Amino acid sequence: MRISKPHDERRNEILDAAEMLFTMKGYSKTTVNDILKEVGIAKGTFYHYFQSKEEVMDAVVQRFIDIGVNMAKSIAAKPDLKAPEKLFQILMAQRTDSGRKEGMIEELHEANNAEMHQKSLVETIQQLTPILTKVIEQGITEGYFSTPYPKETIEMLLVSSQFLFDEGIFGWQSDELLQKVVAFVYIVETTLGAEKGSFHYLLEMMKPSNMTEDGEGENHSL
Amino acid sequence: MRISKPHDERRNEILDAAEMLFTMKGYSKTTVNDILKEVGIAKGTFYHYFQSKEEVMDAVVQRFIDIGVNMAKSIAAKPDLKAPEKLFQILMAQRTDSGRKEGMIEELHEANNAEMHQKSLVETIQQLTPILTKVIEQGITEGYFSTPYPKETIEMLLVSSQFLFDEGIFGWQSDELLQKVVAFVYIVETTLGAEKGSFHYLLEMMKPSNMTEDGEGENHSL
DNA sequence: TTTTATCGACCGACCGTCGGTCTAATAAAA
DNA sequence: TTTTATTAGACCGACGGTCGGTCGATAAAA
Repeated sequence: MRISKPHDERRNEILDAAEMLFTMKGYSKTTVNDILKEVGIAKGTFYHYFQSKEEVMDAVVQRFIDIGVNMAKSIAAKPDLKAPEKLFQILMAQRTDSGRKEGMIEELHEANNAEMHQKSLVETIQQLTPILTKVIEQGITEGYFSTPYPKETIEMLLVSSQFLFDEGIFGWQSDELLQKVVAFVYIVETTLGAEKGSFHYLLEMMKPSNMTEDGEGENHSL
Repeated sequence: MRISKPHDERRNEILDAAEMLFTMKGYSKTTVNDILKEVGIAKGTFYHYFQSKEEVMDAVVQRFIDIGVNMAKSIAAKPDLKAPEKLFQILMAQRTDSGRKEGMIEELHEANNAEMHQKSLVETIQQLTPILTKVIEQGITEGYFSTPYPKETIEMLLVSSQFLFDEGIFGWQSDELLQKVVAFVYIVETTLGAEKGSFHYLLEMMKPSNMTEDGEGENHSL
């Protein structure tokens, strides 16, 4: 039986299915037929909405990132917030939007996702960097931070965190990972010229679910 | 006519052709038939030497990296060298081994290389990090450097440099790139706790060929 | 009201190309 | 000669993508 739906609804169905499959099986191991079967449509329908499999990946990544970017924009625009607090809220916002993702990764190691991961990283850098740079510059004016290269520092921190802490790329052990997070916090403070301990909240934030036994955190000393 | 060659020679021919094609067209856009045509062999021959296309990529990456790693090892083992000088020589060694690569990229933008790039990055990190960590620790003992997290700092610097300075991932402009290199040098000095200006040689080293008009460099003040 | 024209969502058989397999033929080693 | 390592290319199933066409809804024309 033929089922007809509004354009955007169908399009989002395809995007939903693709996102799930790409995340679970990896982009290259997901076939177009997999997506068709999941949505319950035919080949022609798929190519009525997208010109290629890769275009679907672009759309998935874009949709995924837009959420965090929009939250970042609105937080950065708040007039009465100090820079460190803005930074904290923006980083937290990025973390939460991947909540839906976590449920997927739990099962399988996400291998063979280099293509999607790179695309996601590049898009994140390009969209988030200008926003965060403004915040850092505000923080410098306010006296919280100190660096001659706010933009480049942010870029480097984003690249490092996204890559070093991605599950599945390197096979870090739990204790290694904890050490890396501690070191990362130190490096953030050093490169931004911030006060020692001012980014302690990152420790709590970046801990994966399997290492949150002692949760003494809570207060992030802005 | 049938041509028979020693095992290693044939194998290296395949690797050479694959490396060139992967670098020029990207891994996924290079077909096995492309490689066959380039080397002048048949399918069966190819699969006699390698079990899969991906195994060829692994071998290409491995061979590519081994050169730099071996040089790094021998440099790091020199007993009478100060840490900063070791670091300088090791980094230079990494740079030169990609000399053969430069001639290739000139023509086309290397897109679609996410898979190979990630594999190369991961391998580089895992093999170079322990060597460089030792060097940094030596430098700390000698009083040149100062950081509580030498290993993690090195990892972060490697990830950042390989990603941010790779041509084709981000489409940086010449002036942007120069600014990034300057910023990177500053960040290296800051995170390693080294004296300002002690990594000035990186500036000369990382300049792509198209921005080397004023070459006053030469002396790297170790 | 009935008819007809138009639109776009939808379908699935079909195509060329891909990575990979298989068996036979040949060259070199024993 | 017999054996083993190497080469060859026809062949296969699966893949991403194309194509000609079907169906249902809407609305203007009869």
